[in-house]
Amino acid sequence: MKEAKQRSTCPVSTSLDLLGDKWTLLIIRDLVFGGKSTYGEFLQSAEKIATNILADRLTLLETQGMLTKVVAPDKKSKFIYRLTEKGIDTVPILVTLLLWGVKHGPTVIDPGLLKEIQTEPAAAIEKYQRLVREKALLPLE
Amino acid sequence: MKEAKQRSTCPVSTSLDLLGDKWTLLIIRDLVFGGKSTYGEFLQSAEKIATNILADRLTLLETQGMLTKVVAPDKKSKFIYRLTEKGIDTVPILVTLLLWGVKHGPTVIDPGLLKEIQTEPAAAIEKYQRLVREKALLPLE
DNA sequence: ATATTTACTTGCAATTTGCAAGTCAAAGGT
DNA sequence: ACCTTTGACTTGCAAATTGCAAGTAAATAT
Repeated sequence: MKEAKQRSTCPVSTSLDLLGDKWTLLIIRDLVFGGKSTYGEFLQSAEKIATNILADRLTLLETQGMLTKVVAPDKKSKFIYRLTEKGIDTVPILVTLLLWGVKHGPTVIDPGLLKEIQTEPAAAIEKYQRLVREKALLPLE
Repeated sequence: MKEAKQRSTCPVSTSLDLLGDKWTLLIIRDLVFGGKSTYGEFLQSAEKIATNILADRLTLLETQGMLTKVVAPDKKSKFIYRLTEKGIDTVPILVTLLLWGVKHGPTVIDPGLLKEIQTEPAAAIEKYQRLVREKALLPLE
């Protein structure tokens, strides 16, 4: 599993030490914008993450305090993953990546969401952070 | 070299297709905040990128239109790398990564720069984008 | 002429990724 | 009770990527 070493004291570098790969931020995207919260749901995303990579990243994110794992109230064999405040703090990163992707790549995105994020990025960030925070407090799905 | 495929049409995903690794954004950081612009200067950064990885990422960034390569006016054996507008558009990503790193990791950063970025992120982003843009128009160093 | 600088390449070993298949406990169906 | 399905992982291995260390080659410098 690994992935612990800090390459330097630069804050950009330390962020990339944890978030700088092709999958980690996609899992967080699914949690924030995809309404997903279980292993099986993450597997279904369009990018088709491999099962071993997903398991690796989930335990990594958990050990790094980005998310918590809890058994589903309706099913003891199911787990629900929720972002911690540390994880919720990555929403601005997701949003800036989204805006750059929209501008420079061939992408498809819900027009309503795009307009919301483009016109008032700061407000949109706060809104989705609030939504995911509230969801974490619900009586569990 | 590789690195071309688009995994999905999600803008977050397409951004990560190009920027989602441990080194690419560090090179851009050096260009924006480090005042660096040559192969040798990138090699000197604290994270100690390997020479083959650096060469790979530079050609990748060049083919993707993120930066341009031009011979130095004073030395024909030296090249100067400059960000394109597409590359300059990644500054908001760098800044959000920086702010997350400052908040959640043990990092060291110039207090003046930090205060500037923390109090008025949008203004700071515009300022550094302008600075790197102006530098690209200078009579070359 | 010789040495040094600058920008890479090349040759592996080690690590990481990506499939495909297998395991295992808990639910659900009959 | 027994069999099937669901959900969450593990395991085995080939392929791709990364990380050293060393080597190449064209310009400059001495």
